[in-house]
Amino acid sequence: AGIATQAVVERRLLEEEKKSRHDLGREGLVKRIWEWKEQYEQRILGQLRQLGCSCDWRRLRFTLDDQCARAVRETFFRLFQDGKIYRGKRLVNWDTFLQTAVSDDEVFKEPVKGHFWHFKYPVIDPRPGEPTHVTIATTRPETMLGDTAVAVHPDPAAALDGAVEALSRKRREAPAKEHGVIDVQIEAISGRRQTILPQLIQLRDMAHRGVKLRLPLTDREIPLIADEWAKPELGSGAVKITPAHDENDYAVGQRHPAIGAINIMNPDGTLNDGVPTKYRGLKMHTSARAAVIADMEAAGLFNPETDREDREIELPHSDRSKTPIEPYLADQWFVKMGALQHGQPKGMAIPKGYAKLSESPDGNMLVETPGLAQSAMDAVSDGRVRIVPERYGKTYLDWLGEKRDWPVGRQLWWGHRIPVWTRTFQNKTEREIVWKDALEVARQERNDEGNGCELYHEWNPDTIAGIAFVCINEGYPDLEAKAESLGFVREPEVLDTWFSSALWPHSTLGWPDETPELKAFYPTSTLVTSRDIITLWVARMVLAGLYNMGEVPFREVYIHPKILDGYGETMSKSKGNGVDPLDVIDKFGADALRFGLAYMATETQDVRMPVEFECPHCASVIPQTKKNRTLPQIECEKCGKAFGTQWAQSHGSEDDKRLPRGAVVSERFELGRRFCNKLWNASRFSLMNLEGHKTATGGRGEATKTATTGRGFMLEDRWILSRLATTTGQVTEALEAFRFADAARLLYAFAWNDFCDYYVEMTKARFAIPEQRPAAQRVLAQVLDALLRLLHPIVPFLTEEVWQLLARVAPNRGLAPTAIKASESVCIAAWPVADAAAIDAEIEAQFADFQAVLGAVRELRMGQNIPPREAVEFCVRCNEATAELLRPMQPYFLQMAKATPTGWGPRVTPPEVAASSSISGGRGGIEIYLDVSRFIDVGAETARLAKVLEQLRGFAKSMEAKLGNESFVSRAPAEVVQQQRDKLAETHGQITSMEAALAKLK
RNA sequence: GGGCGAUUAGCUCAGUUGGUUAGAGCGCUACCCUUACAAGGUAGAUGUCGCAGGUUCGAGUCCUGCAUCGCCCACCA
Repeated sequence: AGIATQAVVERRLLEEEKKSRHDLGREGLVKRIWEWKEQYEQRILGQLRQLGCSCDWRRLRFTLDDQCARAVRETFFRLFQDGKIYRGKRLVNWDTFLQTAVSDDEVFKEPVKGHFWHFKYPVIDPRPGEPTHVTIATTRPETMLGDTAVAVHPDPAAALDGAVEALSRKRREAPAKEHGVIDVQIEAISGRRQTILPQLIQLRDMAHRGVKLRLPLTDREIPLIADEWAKPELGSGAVKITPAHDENDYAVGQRHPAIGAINIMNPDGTLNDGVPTKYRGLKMHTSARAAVIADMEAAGLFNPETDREDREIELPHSDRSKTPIEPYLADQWFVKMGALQHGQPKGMAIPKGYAKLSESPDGNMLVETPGLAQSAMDAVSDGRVRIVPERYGKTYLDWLGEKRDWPVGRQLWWGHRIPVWTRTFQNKTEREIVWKDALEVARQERNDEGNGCELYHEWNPDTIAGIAFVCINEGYPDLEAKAESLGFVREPEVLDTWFSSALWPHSTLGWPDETPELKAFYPTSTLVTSRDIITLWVARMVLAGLYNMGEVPFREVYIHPKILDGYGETMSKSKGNGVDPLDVIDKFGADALRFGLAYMATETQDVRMPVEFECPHCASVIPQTKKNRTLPQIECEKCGKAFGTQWAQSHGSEDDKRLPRGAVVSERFELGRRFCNKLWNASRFSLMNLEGHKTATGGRGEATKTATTGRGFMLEDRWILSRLATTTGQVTEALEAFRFADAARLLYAFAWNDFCDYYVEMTKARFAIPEQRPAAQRVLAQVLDALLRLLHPIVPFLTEEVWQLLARVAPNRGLAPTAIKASESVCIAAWPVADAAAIDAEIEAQFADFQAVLGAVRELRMGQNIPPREAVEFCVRCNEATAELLRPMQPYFLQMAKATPTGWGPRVTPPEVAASSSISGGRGGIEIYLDVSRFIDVGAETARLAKVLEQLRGFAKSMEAKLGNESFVSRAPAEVVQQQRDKLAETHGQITSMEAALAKLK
């Protein structure tokens, strides 16, 4: 509902119907915007649904619907009553053609040929030896009529030195060919120490003395002031200050409030009553400029021969009307962010949160209300609202700490119209009439609660000209009618979008009514948002929530990373580098998109995502570059046909828009797609093999005792259950801490590397053995069940589908002794709880030994180039305990490495012709000997062993060096030293056996 | 101008309180269509952890400076 919305609709209106908003009128335009909004709302909601966002769609709200509008008006009214809303002045970008303020976003700068004009301003009563004139330079001569000061630098010598230093620095970094140009600049500035510095120092001293100048063409005297904005290295070193018509001058005015500001422009760009009569009505940069120049020349203060330079000027233009922008001091509504002081009558209780500042002898008090900004700062400082990652708390606090008042009015038609009616008066008599009428409006209020109407007026103490305000709350149409009948006019402006957005957490729940929803859901738990609106939205929600509800709107704020394009730049429509999620969903699926995003959502970093265009004709992909992303059409390198781009949809011609559009895709989502595919296949396998699944009858001990009979739980069962329990705990922890990437990575590793690569693989052998089948089925169903639940928040569609299928073959889940009927849908299934009893470090270590032996066998096979289909034999030398554990794993070696173990234990005899490997683990090392008598490639094995030995020796050497270092041994913690010693001993053992194997080969 | 972040394999990124010779995915190489999955499996190659100092027995990790890139803010939504 922002400024962009109106701008888009206006642009389309102009393009398609050649109409401006004035042709339609306020109501007509707002109606059009509503239509546009309905259309895009459907599109956005469609995107959310396709993404699988699990929202309570019955509670859909829009910040401009009636319920939110009521909350907005109530809030504005309360703030107005509290004196927290006031009218002030603010410098805006004024479009004199459209007669509206435009945002900075809608301003573009264009170089225009212009001039630098040097004017002389006479000094009033200079002392002997002091200059009689000050020369100023300007590109906008007509603004001199609004000058309120002339500034010189407070320390011109230092400023000159600084400028020289900055240039020297630039010279050092610049390529040699630019040195000449920079040298000239340095020389020019250095030269100024002799030429104008003495005079600048003189002027500075005059400024400190309070010397005034006569502003030519007017009867005004303006002060000479010292301010750092005046750059001694530029122009004459003195600069005219026009606070009402220049941004930088406005800032100077803020630093020197005494100089004031004079607005010399009417909204249509003509000069107003603030200038001498003869200039009134002239156009700022045309007729007024010519008149000022002519008169300055006539006054002898400007010589067109010598005082005019040609110069290229970066002139700001309005993006909408393409006419030059005038900085303009406009009336503006503000919300007070700082503390406010009130008088408080004697005897009245001081409201909570107010501070008593003083008390007069008669007992009346001066109290201070806490400022809105401070209240929101406190909520974060004391932890009522926690921002994650923590560092963003600084952004929030720094911004609020400035306590800058919030300008809430916008020169738009689309939004919540400010509920204030005004009427101006010119003198004391009129003021009395107007105020009497205002009171008349207030009297219309039928109840006495005073929550329907609030009055206020302000005037210039000299002229008694001013304005009266009547603020009317929602639900008092009779007051509105009365106000209008008495000549009060409603403010045309609407409120800043963020004003209504700030109320979101409570306005959507029915506030100001005390609805059951409000009671149930406020404060909410977590806000998830982007860091660029921490100040604009998050801070405002907190302060609005505290103000209206007396309670923070949410407990936690999670700031997510941003997806950037391949160049690390923010995506935007104008850059043409955006990605439509629907493109990604089409090609990769919503689950892959979600998993990919979760996987990328790390805490510290934004995500760089290079994208490609997919040719709609031949499906070949073309990398997106800065060049081709803003072309109206792209020619496919492969098939030669042209296709359209997303950018062309808003910037291209009608022909361009009709071209088939190339989808924007990114291989970053391949990971998610592969993962989902893997999961789907693993699920299919499980479902195929769960026929006859029964929940356990084996009793409580089953899960914690390893069976040797083959009927109960085997090592791998206990291992996968242990891994599942560990993973469940870690994933839960990661999600609770908003570490989504960790959660995704943990689940990826568990599902792929543990579940698919090992557990599922091992069940194949067991399903072939009838007595082993039930236990394997139980564990398989159990692990799949838990995995689906763990993955569901990230991969909702696939998990739900599998869940439904799983319910058919295994309606009841769980291990002994309790089996539970599965929930109807995985999205309402309970979150898995990590079964602490299942976590078994011993089992995991033993299983790691199995994996290491299996890996060694596979590696030896590869080293000898043994064809995968060939069966081989091997034996393992290890201690008896390890042998005991590994022996039952025999079938898996056959299945997973096509290798049959022939012996286990400390006394095995290696085969005559062997390829061997020594691995750590199994408490004392494990040696694997692969019988390669039929395949022996002595050269390959020798080379492999030599390489392994080289690595081991290098490793041993570095450890020996470390242990030989006296200070390491004496200063490092004992366990670290011991760890090194143990490792070294083990490495020496490995070296010995590898050396023996190598010797045997020769 | 102010604030924040990043810099690790060809690419995109992990790397928890400092402690074995730094990891993943993609890409690359070799072999394999093994009955869930070739969108797969097994094995392999690939790094002056941006640069320069410092603290420490020990630094990708902590400190300082520099460089490069990016984001936010600068009375804009």
